[in-house]
Order: sequence, then structure tokens, then C-alpha cells
Amino acid sequence: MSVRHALLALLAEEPKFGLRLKEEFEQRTGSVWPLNVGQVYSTLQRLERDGLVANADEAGTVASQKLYSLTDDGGTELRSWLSTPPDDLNPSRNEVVIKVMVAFSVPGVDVLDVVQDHRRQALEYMQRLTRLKAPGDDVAMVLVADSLLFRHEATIRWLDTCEARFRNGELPPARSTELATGAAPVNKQVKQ
Amino acid sequence: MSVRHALLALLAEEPKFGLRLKEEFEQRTGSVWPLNVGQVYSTLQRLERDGLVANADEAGTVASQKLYSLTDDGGTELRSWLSTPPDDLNPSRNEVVIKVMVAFSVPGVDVLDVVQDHRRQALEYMQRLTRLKAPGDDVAMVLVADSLLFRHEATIRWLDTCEARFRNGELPPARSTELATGAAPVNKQVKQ
DNA sequence: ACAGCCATGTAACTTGTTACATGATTTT
DNA sequence: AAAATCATGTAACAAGTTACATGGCTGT
Repeated sequence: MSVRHALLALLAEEPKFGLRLKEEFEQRTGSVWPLNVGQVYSTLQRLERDGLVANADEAGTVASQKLYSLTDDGGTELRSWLSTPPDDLNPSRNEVVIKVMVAFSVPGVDVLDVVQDHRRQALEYMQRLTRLKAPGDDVAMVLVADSLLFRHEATIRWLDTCEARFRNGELPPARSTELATGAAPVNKQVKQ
Repeated sequence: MSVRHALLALLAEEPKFGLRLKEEFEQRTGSVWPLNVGQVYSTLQRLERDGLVANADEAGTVASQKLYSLTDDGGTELRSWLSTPPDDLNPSRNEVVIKVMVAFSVPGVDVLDVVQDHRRQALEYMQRLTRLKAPGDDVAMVLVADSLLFRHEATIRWLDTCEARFRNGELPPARSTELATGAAPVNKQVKQ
């Protein structure tokens, strides 16, 4: 849901057209997160359908440009988004975490290898980011790179706690001969 | 792409059916990331279509259960996933980062307010997580909670650097009178 | 027999990606 | 006038969410 609202934010400044929105979005993120043009147009269509954006077809612009402007409802929606944290109740899935949590029961695979693999890869990516940040002209790019650095660092720290716990013998219920979750009902047909 | 591969991993242990996969996935993530049953079935269909999974319709099970097993191709795909880092070239978008990067040009909104808002909310969520972790029986839940805690901490640290830079007068190019695309794109590496 | 769960499945929708098609404007 | 590029748009697909429909099995 980020793109939808980001477009609203960019339109709050002044009416703009599709391609311009793509360019500005990428400028704000230092070109780290490219935005597909096609998605801009379809998102604009949906925003218009929902009344958050209107076609400001005033003169003064090139004919082939289709200007969109923020409506009052759009402004309300935007302000609400800016003050709301991203979904506490449904925290988005973390691929590395999922990978580790399912890896330990795969035959022929050592979870600790997976952990080490990803730790090393995260480190390498952090080094690449740090190197890339050096020129440091573009503030947007530096900030977004920082966000990636912090996130990778968090991943590495998590992998470390994982390794510590695993070496300490703390393993999640491996082969689920019994699904002993209190809430979830046990599947009686499965056990043989 | 997490769910698809997670199912492969769970099937590597032994043939299983849809509902069981849902239950085990949620068990592995301490019920923090619920998995929709419908998605399990449609994902299984796609996996079967792609030859990564096969219908192991052996006897011995209840008629209404449809067992799936991992194929050789599925095993190869799984092993490849387990040793590959999640998309360095297309790092996934971070909603909080996007929010901050687009907020500073919204009329009537102070970026520093947005930063403080989200800092406070992330802190509150961390406290809730820490409280929730106390009973600490379920290793899976503790690990996933840790991953969320680390991620929130990374967010907070990023927001702090943002605030520092903003107070220091370092603002990204606000109104883009000129879209100077001369900057080296982070992401445009060779597609190989 | 009937209620209630187990298990599978489908339909409609949203977000996002890639690729392609088409017209308008500017440049040479 | 031809070529390049600006700008919009569409089609097809993957992945995910919600809601609903449909049989089969189990317990009382």
C-alpha cells in the first residue's frame, strides 16, 4: 500500500502527471526503489475511481500530459496515512526468518549452514552499500541506503541470536508428530 | 515468494496435505504470521503445475485429504532458495522510509512530526512485544518476536539519523525544478 | 440423524511486475 | 520527413487476502 499513498503525497504539492510521479518517486528514494510506470497509471486510475484524485484538465500543459490533482478526500486519506504506523496486527513476513524457521527440518540441510550463509551475504551487501554511500551527494540516496544498512544489521543480529539458541539446543518442535498448540485443534487423522 | 518455498521446505520432510501445511507454517512462526488456507491450495496448484510438487495419492489416508510430495525438481528449487539471499538487486520497499521521504513536501505537514510519531509507535510496539515474549514457552514465537524487535529497533535508529540530518539542514531536493538524473543509480546493476 | 468440525476448493479483489502497443512532441 | 523520446495505456501474470461454497467425517 506504499505506492498508492506515496502518489497522494507527491500530488499534495501540486498537480502532476504520470511520468513525473514516477520520476519524483525515484528521486525521493535515490533510485533504490524503481517504480514501474505502468503501475503509476493503474494506481492513478484506482485513486480516481475512489475519489482521492481528480483529473485537473486545465490548459497550459502539453496535450499528451494528463494532470491529476489531490481531492479533499485524498488529503484526508494522506494525512491519516502519515500518522498511522504500518499494520501492527499483521506485521509483514520476513523472508530470512521464514527460511530459517522452515530449514531445520529439511533433510540434508543444516540450519546452521543456512544461518551462516545468510549472515555472510548480509555482511557483503552491507559492505557494498557502505562503499556506494561514499560519494554521498544525494541525501535521499544516503538516507535510503542507511535504512537498508540498519535492516541488514538487524538481520545479522537476529541470525546471531538464532545460532546461539540453536547451539544451546533450543529447537522449535521439529517433526510435528503432535501439533500441541493449545488453541489449534489436533488433527487426529494424521497420526498413524 | 516466501510462502511458495516455505511449502516446499515443509514437504521435504514428508508428504502432507493442505490444511496440515497451514498449521505447520503457523507453528513455525509462532502464529505471528497466519497463513490463509486458500493461498495454500492455490500455491499447491501452481507448484504442481510447475512440477515442483506431485500428488502422492497413496492409500492409507482419509479420502478427503490430498497428499502432496516434493519432486526432484522441487528439491533442487528448495536447496537453491535456502542458499540464496533475498533479492539484493531489488530490495523490498520500506513503508516507513517511503513515508518520511515523501512527507517533507506535503503542505501543512512537518516531517519531524511524522518522524516522532513513528518513533513513538515503534517503541510502543516493541514494549508490547517484550511483554508478550515473557511467558516464553514457544521457541518459534520467541525467535519471530525477536526478529520483529530487531527490525523495529532498526527503524527507530533510522528515524533518529533522519531527524539528526533534517535538523542539520540536510533535506533532499524538495521541489524538483530539475530532475538531475546524473546520479549513479544504486539498483541498475547489470541484469546479467 | 444432525450439528460441527475437517478439508478442499473457488471467486473476486488488490498490489505489483514485465512486456508490449500507441499516439504526441521534439529533434535532426 | 524520419528518428528519438515523451507520455499514456493495456494485457497477462504472480502473489496475497477475504469470503464463500461444498463434501466428508465424527461425536452425540
